[in-house]
Amino acid sequence: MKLSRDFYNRPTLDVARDLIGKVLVHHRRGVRTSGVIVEVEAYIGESDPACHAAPGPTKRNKPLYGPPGFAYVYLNYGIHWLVNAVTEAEGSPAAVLIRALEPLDGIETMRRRRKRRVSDHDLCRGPGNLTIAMGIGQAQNGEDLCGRRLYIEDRGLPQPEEISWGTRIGITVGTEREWRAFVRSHPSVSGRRPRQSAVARLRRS
DNA sequence: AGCAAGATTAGC
DNA sequence: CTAATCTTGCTA
Repeated sequence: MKLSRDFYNRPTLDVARDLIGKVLVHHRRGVRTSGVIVEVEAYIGESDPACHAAPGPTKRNKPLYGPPGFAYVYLNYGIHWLVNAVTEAEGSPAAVLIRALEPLDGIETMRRRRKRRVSDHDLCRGPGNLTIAMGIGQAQNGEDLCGRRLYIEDRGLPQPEEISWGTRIGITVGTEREWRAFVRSHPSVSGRRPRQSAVARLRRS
C-alpha cells in the first residue's frame, strides 16, 4: 500500500523510524526499480545547522517548506543526487534523507545504471549510489510521492527488530544529534562496515 | 563577479 | 587521504 500524505505529515523522527522497512519505488521508461529502506537521516528545521533550511528559505530548499509527501532532490558535491522525503506541515521545513536500500525489483536495470560491478547489497548502498541505481535525479525534485512514478509503499514486511540510532554521517555541524536510523548490521547500510570480530574472522577462515 | 564549502564516492 | 565536479549562498 502506497504511503499517504498523512504518513509524511508527522514529526520527522517518527517518519524516519517508520520509513525503515518500507519500499521505495520508481517507475522510469516502463521499468520498475525498488528496494527496502534500511538507512535514513532526519533533517529538521531552521534550527538544525545541518539542514538545508538553516539559512532560511532559498531557491534551492524551497521543497522543504512545501507540503509533506514530496521529493526533495539536490546535487551534492557537484556529483551526487540525494533524495529526501519532505515531512511535517507546509511551512515547517524538514525531510528524511534516504541513505540505503536493499534492492528488490529491477536489479538488472540497477546494475546497468551503476557502472561498477558490485554485489546486490552494494547496488543501493549510500545515498549517491541509490539514486543512480534507481534512476533518480534533478527531474525528480519536487515530485509528488503520492503520485504514480516515485513513491514509498508498505508491503507488509515485518518491521526490522533492530533499528539503531546514531549520529548523522558526512556533516560537520549538528553532529551531536542522533538522527540517523538504520537496520543494525544490515549489509546495505552505508558508512564504514563495522570491523569483524576475532571470532567471526576465525569462523570464516 | 568571485569564492568557499558541501547530507559523497572511488581510487591510490 | 584526496580528487572529482558544480550549484548555492555569501561577500564585495
